[in-house]
Amino acid sequence: MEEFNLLIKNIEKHLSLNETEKEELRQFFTFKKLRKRQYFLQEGDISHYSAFVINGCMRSYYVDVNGFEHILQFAIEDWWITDMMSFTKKTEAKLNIDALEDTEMLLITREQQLKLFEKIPKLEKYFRIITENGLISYQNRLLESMSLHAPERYANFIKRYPALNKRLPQTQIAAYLGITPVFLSKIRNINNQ
Amino acid sequence: MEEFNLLIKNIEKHLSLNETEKEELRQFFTFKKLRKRQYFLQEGDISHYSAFVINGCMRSYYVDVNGFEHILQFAIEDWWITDMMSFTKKTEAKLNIDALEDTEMLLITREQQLKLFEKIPKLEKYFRIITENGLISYQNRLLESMSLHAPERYANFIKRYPALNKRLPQTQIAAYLGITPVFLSKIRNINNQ
DNA sequence: CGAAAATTTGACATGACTCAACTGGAGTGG
DNA sequence: CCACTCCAGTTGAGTCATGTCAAATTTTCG
Repeated sequence: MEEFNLLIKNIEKHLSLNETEKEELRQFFTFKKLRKRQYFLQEGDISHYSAFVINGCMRSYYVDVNGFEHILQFAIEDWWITDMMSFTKKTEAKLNIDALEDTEMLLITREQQLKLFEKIPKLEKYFRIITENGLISYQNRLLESMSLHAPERYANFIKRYPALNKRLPQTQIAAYLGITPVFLSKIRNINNQ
Repeated sequence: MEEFNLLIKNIEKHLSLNETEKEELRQFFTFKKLRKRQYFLQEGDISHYSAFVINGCMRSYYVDVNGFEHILQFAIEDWWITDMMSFTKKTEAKLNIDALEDTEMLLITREQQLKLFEKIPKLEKYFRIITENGLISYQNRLLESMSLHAPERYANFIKRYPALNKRLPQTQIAAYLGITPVFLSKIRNINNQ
């Protein structure tokens, strides 16, 4: 399975696995495809799965009382995505997750994940590390949202994720940056003059 | 040691420890006191320690190019605090951490933490869980900062942390909410009419 | 008690939003 | 292949949330 190798490579950025472990690991995951626009998780449901994206693009977002969408995360190939709150605590999700492109991914349930930690303890390390990294990146975003104006946040976004910038419609980028699409359009045009 | 019991109790919210493990655990920590206003970490240094607060109050914050402080976290008794980025990756800290009150805490270095995970593997679970919870709370703050106006964010803060609201000067709360102290003062006075 | 810091208050400035009209592709059906 | 619709993006005018600055007042603390 090609798909599976991407996950292995991702794990091996942080620790090494022998062939037996790789084989065991595989049993814990299932494969799934989503069409563009298809939901992976809807607000109010329980997020049973955490997803590792093989190709395509997903997003997690919150819909506020006025119906506006605020994007927490994009996930392209080689990224994890879930509603962490709902996944770890089995509470009703406040987030929606859907596909912005046709997407293939590997899924694991929380129960399987916890079993996996018992069977191959070093994978607890792997998930601890990616959780640490996730925490760090939310900290950075929070700091940026407090200390920078929208044009600077947009500039940082382009620099940090040039691929996403080309791949995503502006509306989605605006919802990630915490501004309106109209305002993002103005920022871009001022930049171009 | 009284101090140590608070940490044990915190850990036992998530898993159970036998007496031997408690005794071993103790060896990994050191005790430290800070006076009010004293730095625990300064921007540019490496955050060698993660701190568990026994009593008192600390804050981690970023100073932007214009010299304004933006608070990422308060930590009162029973909370952990560090610059996660610097602590895990040994990079120069972008954050400052200091004491808002006289504070007592237990410290652990990253090296000791990793050794601890090997010696008592279930503590890796403990730190994974508190990291998961930290990630969730930063996600929530980011969403609130994108979807709510300052008066609503302040109302949520009071509801969520009534103790902090009484204990902290307004300037600090403003720097946490991402607004100016002047504007927070106006919010409070409109609320009181 | 006195100096320094925190908070309040008001006038004004500005970054970002709203709304509405317009433009220009990207599907879709005939 | 054209006509039509439908989004995404653009542009401009007006508005609103929050910031800036400065002066007055209160609180803190040596």
